[in-house]
Parts: sequence; structure tokens; C-alpha cells
Amino acid sequence: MLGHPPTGLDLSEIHEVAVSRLRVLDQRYTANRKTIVATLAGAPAPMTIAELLDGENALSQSSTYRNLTVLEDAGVVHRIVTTADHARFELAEDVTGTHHHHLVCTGCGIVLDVTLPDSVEVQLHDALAAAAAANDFVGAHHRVDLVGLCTACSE
Amino acid sequence: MLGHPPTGLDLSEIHEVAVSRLRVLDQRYTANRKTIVATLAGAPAPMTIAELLDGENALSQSSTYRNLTVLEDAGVVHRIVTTADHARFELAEDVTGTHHHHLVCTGCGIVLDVTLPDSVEVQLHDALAAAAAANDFVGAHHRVDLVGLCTACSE
DNA sequence: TTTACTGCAAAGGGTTTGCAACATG
DNA sequence: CATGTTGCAAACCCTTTGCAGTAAA
Repeated sequence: MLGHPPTGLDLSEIHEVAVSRLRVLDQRYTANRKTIVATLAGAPAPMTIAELLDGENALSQSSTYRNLTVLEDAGVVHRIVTTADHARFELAEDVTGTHHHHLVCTGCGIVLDVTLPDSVEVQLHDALAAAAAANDFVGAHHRVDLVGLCTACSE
Repeated sequence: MLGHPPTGLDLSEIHEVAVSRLRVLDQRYTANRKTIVATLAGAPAPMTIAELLDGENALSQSSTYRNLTVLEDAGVVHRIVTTADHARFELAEDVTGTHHHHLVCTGCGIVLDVTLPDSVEVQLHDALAAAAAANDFVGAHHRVDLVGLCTACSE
């Protein structure tokens, strides 16, 4: 089972998507990249580089960065920049087949995934589409974060 | 006239707020800090450090960073971290008396302010409050970004 | 005259890159 | 064997900090 809420695709399907998207860029779906994708798919929340490097299958730091960049360019993973410190990574929404938002803890920096009611998503989407059009922005998608303190940090 | 949409307070009122908030932290509202606040108040969009340093009244880089940190701690300015590169700064919402969101260009990194209809804000607020409560997050506020390409970068 | 602020220069720390060796198709 | 990938180490760049001098209350 995947860690991200409402799960759309299973792991083998995700790997297939990754393969085809990397192929477009003439890049290979190596064992290391597959491991990164599987790790992200199984994670309960977006992960930092440090967390990825702490795992069992620790590949080098530079390769981790490079692979994540490649996977990001291919649209397989998504980079989350919340605070000034470490970036976090998760599978792209159209890879997992889900749409969600983030709860960001200003204390420890952890990021949790949450979903919102469809009715809210629709209203929000329409309002933001209008705002984007009014400012001549194209290809816009929305990003909603809730910023606060998690249970551990609020004590 | 101020650069940020729906203008709540004028510049002299903003300075007063800044003075009182800094006083709480036993810090002074120096000419340099006043200049930074005035610059941000007059800017059409959140500014980077580089942009602040390019201005006429260029104070040193370290002082700019330090003053922005102080002003942020005092709740006068707000740091926006959208991409991995430069941070951007704007006056805090409760200083300008406005509530708005951001249009972020993935091409050049520029950030524009936009407002949403109250009805959407209310629905969104309620939905996010529920999500925060469900995950034991406290003191949460929402942050909505539209990510896309601006006119110049989409050509 | 005590405390905060400034500026210069150096250090910090996450991220990126040069390069030679390796692996894959 | 041609091209993409890896890992080490060094470089990068934004940001922070040490320190000595200056200004404000």
C-alpha cells in the first residue's frame, strides 16, 4: 500500500509511468531511480534528501540530487519548497493519480498530505483560473498549504 | 499609493505599526528599516534581496538580511519562499490590512499578488480548518499559490 | 554609557558540477 | 562501443555570523 492518501495507481503502474516519461527524455529507469520512486511511493509524507540518504539503499548524495532532478524534469516527482532549509520530494500528482495539499509545520518542517472536499476544490479552481487569466498567467495550477505547528512542536 | 492590492493602511500608518511592533522586541525603527518598509510598501510585487540591494538607498547586504530578519520576527514583513533560489519579501498581511495570495511564475520567479472572492476564502478557510484539526495542527493559516508562466515567460 | 545597529569579510550549509570510472543498450 | 549514470571532491551561491566601529536612547 502506498503512503499517500487516496491512492490512485499501484507501485508497478507508477514504475511504468516513470519508464515512459524518462524515455521521452532519453533517460534510463535505473535501479537507483526505481528505488527512489518506490521509496517516495511508500513514504507517509514528502521526504527530504537527508531522509532519502539515510535509507538502506543509500546512493551518493550527488546521484540522489541528480536523479531527483531528472525525475522532476520528467514529471515523475515533485519538489516542494516550503521553508528556506531542505527541499522535500514526493511523487507528482498525475503519477499517483491523486490531488492533495500540504500541512506544513513551521517547527520541524514536516509536511503532511491532506485532501479537501471536491466542492471546495472546484470553487477554488474556478476562482484561481479567473485570477490567472486576469494576469495573463498560463499553465497555472494551484498549490494550497496550511502552515502551523504539528502536535509534537506545539507542546 | 501602495503597490499591494486592496490597500488597507497608508504609509504613515504602516510606519506606526512597525514602530510599535519593533518596540516590543526592544528594537529600533532606524532609517534603514524605515526605508526597507517604505520600499516594500511601494513595490508592485514581493521583492528579492537583490532587488532591495539594487535600489538607491543601498545598505550593505548583511544589514539588509539582518533588518529583514528583525522585521520578520516583529511581524512587519513576511518572507516568501517559492522556489529554491532567492527568497522574496513583502509587508505582512496584518500590517497592510489585506489578505491576498500569490501568482508565481516558474520561468522568472516573479510573484504577483492576487485576491480571491470572499465566498471562496470562507469555504477554503473552513475546509482547511477542518483538515488542520483532524491532524492536530494548531495556529494554522493558509497559503494559496498559483504556479504557472507569466506573460513574458510564456512567449 | 549602555545597548543596538552597521559594514566588512569570512564562514556556513544545502545544492550543483567537473571529471574519471562504470554500466547499460 | 556509444551514451547515459555514478561517486568523489570541489565549486557555487544564498544566507548567516564574528567582530570592531558607530549611532541612538
